[in-house]
Amino acid sequence: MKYWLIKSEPHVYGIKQLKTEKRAEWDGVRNYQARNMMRDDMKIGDLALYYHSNCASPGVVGIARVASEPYPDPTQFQKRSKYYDAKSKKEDPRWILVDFEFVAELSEEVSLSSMKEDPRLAGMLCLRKGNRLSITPVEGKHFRRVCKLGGWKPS
DNA sequence: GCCAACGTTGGC
DNA sequence: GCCAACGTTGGC
Repeated sequence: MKYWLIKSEPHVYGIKQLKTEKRAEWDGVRNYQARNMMRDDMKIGDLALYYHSNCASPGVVGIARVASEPYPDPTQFQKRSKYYDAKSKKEDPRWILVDFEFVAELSEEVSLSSMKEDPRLAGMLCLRKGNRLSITPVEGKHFRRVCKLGGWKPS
């Protein structure tokens, strides 16, 4: 099983919304590296750290699980969507996504600043300066450490 | 294939 | 709002 970190802006789609809706199409990813990870590397059951970005207190706030095989992102064909891509063809979709389902909300948010300070999280891809990838792979030891800091135990 | 210009991300 | 870092585009 692999581990991931997925970023979302809380005012666009926050952990509360995933908790309410239980499951979400991870649409709007328009970066080839991130797409390739969803298309090629994610497996149903993989766990992900749910990270709030671009907000007052960025950090990991929950846990989500890969819940589907990869399939074309429907928003790329929707003219009114801000994710519409006129160059993508139905017979050869450019953008691929997976579904995520809600697993848990951390009892304690693990802030970006606290992650940077933790020597046990040194080397995490998402902590690298200038990293803008909305999806990154996470090592098992780092995943378990963040869960522990967040007060969550896998059942 | 190079690279300047431009757009986006995301912390601060 | 600023700006560093990075990705994409398009002229050549």
